[in-house]
Amino acid sequence: MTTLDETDLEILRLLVEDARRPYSDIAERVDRSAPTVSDRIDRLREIGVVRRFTVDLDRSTFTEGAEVLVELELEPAAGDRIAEGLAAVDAVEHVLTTADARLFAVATVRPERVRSMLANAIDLSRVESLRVHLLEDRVWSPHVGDADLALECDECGSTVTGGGHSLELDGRRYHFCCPVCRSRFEERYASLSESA
Amino acid sequence: MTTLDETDLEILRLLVEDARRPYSDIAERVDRSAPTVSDRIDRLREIGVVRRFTVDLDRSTFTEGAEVLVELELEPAAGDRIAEGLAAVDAVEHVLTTADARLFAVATVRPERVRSMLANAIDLSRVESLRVHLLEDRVWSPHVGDADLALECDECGSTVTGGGHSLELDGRRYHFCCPVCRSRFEERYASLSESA
DNA sequence: GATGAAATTAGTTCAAG
DNA sequence: CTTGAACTAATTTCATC
Repeated sequence: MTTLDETDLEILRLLVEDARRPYSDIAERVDRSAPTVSDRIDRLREIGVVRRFTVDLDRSTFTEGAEVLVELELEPAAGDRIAEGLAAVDAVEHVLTTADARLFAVATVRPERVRSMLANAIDLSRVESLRVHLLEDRVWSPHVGDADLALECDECGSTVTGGGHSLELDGRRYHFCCPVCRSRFEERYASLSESA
Repeated sequence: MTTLDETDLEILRLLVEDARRPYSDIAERVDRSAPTVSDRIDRLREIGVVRRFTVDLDRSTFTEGAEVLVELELEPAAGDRIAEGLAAVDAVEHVLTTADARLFAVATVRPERVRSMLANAIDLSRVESLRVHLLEDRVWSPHVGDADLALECDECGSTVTGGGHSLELDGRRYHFCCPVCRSRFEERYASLSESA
């Protein structure tokens, strides 16, 4: 896991919101120059944090058919091939596979065509159960975790307010809601390191 | 539903793939000038086909926690409020609600924090069942339907190759794999209209 | 790493078909 | 609905800190 500084996170947040925002605008908001923003974005692409610049489309405005969520229970061994088969289908936008051998696919398709779409894309004999949910609403709200705002205490889990109590151990920063939690965590960490 | 021409669809495809591609580059590929591409993209934004320009992030490179799919079965009346509550949570990226009163949310969170995250975001008393799936893989493959390439016959469902056999009835165009399917469809349509 | 100034490249406006 | 030419704006390079 890469550790990004607050400037990188803010750049990501601004790009998620509007990837066409001029670098000069981003630069102003993060209090750096435009070339710096350009360099950092290049770096974020190189290390794979930014997969690509893209557009979020509302398919319902130009595609026939309804959005459906297809839920498959698979033979444990079949997962990867089936996921690939589905991802290649034009109507399928998302494919999720779970550790418990299920697969969820979001597709835009006429409901009466779901079966034939599946039959063409994958080997249905390796599917143990199939459910199709009609989607009513779909929200994509990409957030970038804000290290200073929506943080949970690493000791007790409650929300950390203010910027107060943190601790760096072995190159990773931990955050706490109060000094009590911080010292408890510190003690546990010390005895853990000792026994290792 | 808006009808987009083949040029619009190709522009969308190119933008989905790389939204930073210069307009001159897009212009060349769709055989139009850069100002035309600019105008069309503006129009696509205005009519809501393009929701926004954004970046696709690989959160696993910089976020702690695993990706999970939370599946809730809701009291039928509770859907919207609960979806809103979840979408507002920083760790939650997607929220899907289904016609059968289920809700699916994709989140990046430490698995032992899922319960507390849900308890903070929503009223759990309105949730009838809760399942958490650990996600193994997640693929986003945004396609833009190609009207000429990946079309299914409106009579028999098989793939339509070539541009041959189509029919316009009451303002909507239907596509067929062969003239036989076209005339069968035409007959059924005629008798259907008659009885209505 | 970061910067300002210069050079390059991209995007938009506009008059016209 | 489209275009080429002119104009405006954004991005990258580079010398320097």
